[in-house]
Amino acid sequence: MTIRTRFAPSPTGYLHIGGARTALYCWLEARHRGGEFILRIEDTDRERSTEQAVQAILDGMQWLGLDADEGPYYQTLRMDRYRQVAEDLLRAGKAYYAYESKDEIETMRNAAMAKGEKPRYNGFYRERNEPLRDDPNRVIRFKNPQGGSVVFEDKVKGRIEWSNEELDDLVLIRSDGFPTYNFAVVVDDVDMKIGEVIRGDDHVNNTPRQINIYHALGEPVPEFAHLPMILGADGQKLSKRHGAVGVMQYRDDGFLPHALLNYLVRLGWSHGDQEIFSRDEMISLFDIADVNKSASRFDVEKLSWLNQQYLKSDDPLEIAPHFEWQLRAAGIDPEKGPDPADVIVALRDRAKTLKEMVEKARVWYAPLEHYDEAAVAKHLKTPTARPALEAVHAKLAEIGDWSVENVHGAIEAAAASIGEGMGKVAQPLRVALTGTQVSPSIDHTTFLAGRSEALRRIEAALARVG
RNA sequence: GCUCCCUUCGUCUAGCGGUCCAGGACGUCGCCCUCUCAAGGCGAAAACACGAGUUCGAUCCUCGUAGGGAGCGCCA
Repeated sequence: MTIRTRFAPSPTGYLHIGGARTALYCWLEARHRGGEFILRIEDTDRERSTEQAVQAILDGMQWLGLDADEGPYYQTLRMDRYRQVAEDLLRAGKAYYAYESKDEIETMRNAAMAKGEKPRYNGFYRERNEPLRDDPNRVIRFKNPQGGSVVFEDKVKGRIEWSNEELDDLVLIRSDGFPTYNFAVVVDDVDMKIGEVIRGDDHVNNTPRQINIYHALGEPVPEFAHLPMILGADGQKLSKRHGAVGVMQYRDDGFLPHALLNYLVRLGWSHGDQEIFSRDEMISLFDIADVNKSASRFDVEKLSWLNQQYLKSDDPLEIAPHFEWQLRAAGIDPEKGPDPADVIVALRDRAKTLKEMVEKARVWYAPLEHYDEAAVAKHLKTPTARPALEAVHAKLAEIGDWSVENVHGAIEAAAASIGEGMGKVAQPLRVALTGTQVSPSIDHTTFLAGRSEALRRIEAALARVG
């Protein structure tokens, strides 16, 4: 039987970093083992679930390329099924109706707490066999085993043992007829034949009670793998205050989806000393059993480094669409300047994100209006500036085929013609073309400006030469 | 309060009893390269939370302590 994993987010917000990694691991595990990956939306909380959040999650998954083989399934569409299973349990004597109000439960808990005990439901209606009655407080509770313990072998945490003494009779169906989370997951995972449950480790505590439900249902218990948390750079729980937490925010900030994936896969998992993983390598090398047990912090610096690695190694033609998208987002028309692929080649050693790249690319997409004073003073108000610029102007004008190589040759020739080194020509030229002292190599900088614009800017600079 | 989980350089991690006076990567610092800035190359500083055991020998096994986290809902 092929293994089936699932990612089951509740649509109460966008797909955040932690969720994205969980989804990635579920997806990788399925792909690695030749199984299936299922997407399920856990939307039983009608208060907090929204349509937009569902869409945000779907968008995030798509951007990351985590394609599901089935789904999305929606829990709200399966209400009848949950009720049916709960009734089966009732008939089998494995569940019962209880009628306490929320207030009563609350006082029960507080009382236990006061005695230094764990706050739990006392099982008042468990063995009463009272005739069924209508009551707004009526819920269905699970008859949790009273002795012994639940033991399971977590694929990342190892063996975990839980005494049934710690567990109370949890609510299966709420008074409003909706299933509770712990019940719905089990029913879903059983129905969807999930063989391996991979989720955040905030769920370890729920696992023993879920296992008891599997037993009551007479269904095989799946394997479990609980992933450690991802914390913010400050070691605190990830929150909105940490800035970009929605996965799509990383796209907006100029990261490549594959860079994020690569960063995420290494956060809590590793394969020797390897840092860079292609999609296929991830799939073939990933093993859920190699996942770490402890929480890790999210480090944008390393993400940025990885992003640049991909910016440098990917085919510029593949990056181009992402870059153009970013240009437009910044209000720049890609048509009004050099070929994006050429710009990428010139800038990828100098930018960690596409967003940075766009900022640095601005000079070639808009007329040059501003000159940096210090740059002008240092490189234009010099005795060699005029001869240097005049020489370059002449050589550039003579070029037949406007290419980076020919531009490079022209600049070298210009330097030679006035008996100076590259520096004496490159810097004034750089200021003339960009208004600043910093830009990519001078041949690329010139090439990207285009011949007519380059000549025009040199002429403008000549007017400022001291 | 109770239960469960976690603990190697600042960060991500390798390590599965001797190969470790602990390896790699990001970041930091220095040098080289150089038309600027980068990128790249080379190098440096930087960690086994603490305390008991077990063992001929512990980063690795056991138990405590400390610190951190999660859960204890008719939320997921």
